Amino acid sequence: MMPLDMIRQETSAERRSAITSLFENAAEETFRRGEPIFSASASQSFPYVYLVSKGMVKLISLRDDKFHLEDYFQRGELINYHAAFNWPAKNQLAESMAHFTAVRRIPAASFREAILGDFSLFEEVSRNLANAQCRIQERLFRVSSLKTHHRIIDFLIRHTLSTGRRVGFEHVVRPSLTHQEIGAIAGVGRQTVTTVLNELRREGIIHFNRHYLIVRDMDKLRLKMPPSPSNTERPPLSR
DNA sequence: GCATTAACACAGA
DNA sequence: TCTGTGTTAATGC
Repeated sequence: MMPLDMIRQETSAERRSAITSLFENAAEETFRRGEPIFSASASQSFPYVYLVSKGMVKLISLRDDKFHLEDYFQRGELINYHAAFNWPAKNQLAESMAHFTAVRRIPAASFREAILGDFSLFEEVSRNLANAQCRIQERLFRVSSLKTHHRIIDFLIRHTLSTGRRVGFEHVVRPSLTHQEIGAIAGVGRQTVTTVLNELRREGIIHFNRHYLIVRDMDKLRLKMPPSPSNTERPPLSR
């Protein structure tokens, strides 16, 4: 799995470069948790491509009268890039997952024009998209191969390492996601998330409230995962 | 036995 | 009052 890690490193190193420059003239729009950012089908006539600059965005779809989390995005990631190539819009809704989420957007046609005229930008966008695809594949693999408790812990480790702030020996994730959202990402029920997090809290491995989550002992948290090369020995990707 | 879901209670903003 | 969390019981696989 080394190539994935290499992609990840290169992408994070390039976050300040071509893609960021492309969006820097667009105004930053901010959203609170739960606020809709765009609807892919509604904006089909004049679509935009979005770049997440702060917080988290989820892409959800309605199937069988239930909302499903299709994917979620963090700083430096592109959303709705399909629109630049006239792909038919799915019935998806993008919504802010964090207390303060910020995005910039540019018309899909301008995005297309820019990447077709700049090879280094094209290369960076391709890497960004390859990264998104790897992330979805890995999430799918985890849903099919890990038990529910392990999926929650696996997500917790990845999410903490990618968005947490290290304070001494601890990691602080702030603002914390709701149990509902962790469940949607890990593919488990809300109550199961509550149960697992409470177990970890009783063991002193984590601490949490509505506003933040602290991983007190990352090593102990890692030991909670089954001893498989696919999830513990490999350093996790950023999410 | 494991996991999900509904239902209800409670706390805090 | 609303949202998020804690808990239990019922249900399905």
